[in-house]
Amino acid sequence: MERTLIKDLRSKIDQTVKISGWLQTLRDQKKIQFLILRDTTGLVQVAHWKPNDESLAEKISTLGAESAVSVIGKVIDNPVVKLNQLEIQLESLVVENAAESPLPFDPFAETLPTLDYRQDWRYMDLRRPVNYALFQIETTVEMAMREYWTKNNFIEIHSPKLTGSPSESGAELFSLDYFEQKAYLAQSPQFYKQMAMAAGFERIFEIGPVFRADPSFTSRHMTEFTGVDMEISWIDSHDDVMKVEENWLQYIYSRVKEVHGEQIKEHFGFELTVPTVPFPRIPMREAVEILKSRGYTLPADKKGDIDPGGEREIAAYVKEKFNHDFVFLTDWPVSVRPFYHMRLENDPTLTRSFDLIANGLEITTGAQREHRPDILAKQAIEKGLGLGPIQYYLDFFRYGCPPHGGFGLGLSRLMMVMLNLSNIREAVYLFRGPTRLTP
RNA sequence: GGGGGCGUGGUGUAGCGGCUAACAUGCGGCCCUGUCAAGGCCGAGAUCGCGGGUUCGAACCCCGUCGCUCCCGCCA
Repeated sequence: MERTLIKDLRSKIDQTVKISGWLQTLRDQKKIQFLILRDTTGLVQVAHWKPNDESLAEKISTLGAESAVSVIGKVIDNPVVKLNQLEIQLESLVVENAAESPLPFDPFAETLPTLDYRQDWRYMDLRRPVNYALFQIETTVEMAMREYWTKNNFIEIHSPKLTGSPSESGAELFSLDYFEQKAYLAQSPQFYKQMAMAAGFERIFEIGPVFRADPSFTSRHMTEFTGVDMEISWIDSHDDVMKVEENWLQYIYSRVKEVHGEQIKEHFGFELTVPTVPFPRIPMREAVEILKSRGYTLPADKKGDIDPGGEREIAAYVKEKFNHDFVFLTDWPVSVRPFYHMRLENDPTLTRSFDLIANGLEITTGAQREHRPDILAKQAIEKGLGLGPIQYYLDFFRYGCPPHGGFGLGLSRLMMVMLNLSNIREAVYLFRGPTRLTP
């Protein structure tokens, strides 16, 4: 018999159906058993009058919570039942996979175990409907990203994650044995997406894994995460990149609200706001002044940079002044940006760069890139880099590379911000950190 | 790498110098013709992360250690 989803039962009153799912609760009384079954679409009560089939009743009595079962029975409209006034009268039951008892933890208990323990048993944790909803939403987010890009003539690339030389600083790279030599896991597709500009692809994106060997112990860092990268050609400044990003994000938010607005209210408890464009833009110099005027003291060694507390303070300012959740911080000092960021013409101490802060969290870094090879090489040397290992990269700009720029965004950080989660471990399928390699 | 916090039955917590360690939930058993966050009764389950010290006495105070967590640094 074909399986019926629980959400579709209302249309099958008085018919015999098969449903498959997990036994969420068993209320075993003297004469009657009530089984609450869950599939990804909802919950339903199954009733079994024990004298009808004593051996079946016995089998059900031994079932542990969260067992995977299939049930055949008649759908009854029953106003007495609180759960959707619907009930299935049990005819037969197949135990597809019995759950051992006790469970490592009950995903439906009022209080949940600590995040670390839930990660040990992540597949149980993921059975919580809020998590199913989260990954449905993430699927829509990625679909909306691609919809926007393909409508706007972007090409999708997949750059290698095994690389032969450190691309930027080198300190944050994982290294591994690669036959007779050393290889590294890519810490960003930066150079390869710029190569696509030299290849004449004009507009590209990539969604793929990124590795960072930073021993970071925070609620927003991972050693492996999904990077969302984009790069476009023939731009005049970093403002062109910001324009694309804000329109793209607005599109993503509006699609998510369209498809999941109700779900977000139900599971996350708030109404999703689609951001207006343009997003506020604040040059870093001005941002530092704003912080000063609000009495926020930056650490002394910051020289034009802003610490996470400062970013949250700026976000609060933007929320008050513009009622906006997003803000571009622009024109960062050369000292805190990589060598390939293009500098401002009228002030060579600043770069054509930006960060996007969303609800106080940094989710993006972007810039116009320096595409003139002589200046690029000079800037690399200034930053203390040896030209040897990056010669292949410098070569990209020798034979007609258009002016270009782009940004990188952390997918899980976006999910964190969008769904108001306090820890990135809640926003990712499986977390990888300095002390977490399993499951 | 630096700093703060926490570590008590399976899970979540209370206890913070005199405990035979409490509560909730879960688990096992019995009872209950219809429950629905089911209910009632009974029961099992913790040498209070580990090591050392102070004390007549330590889950509780001190030191060390390990683990987790958050913040800073770094970033997405």
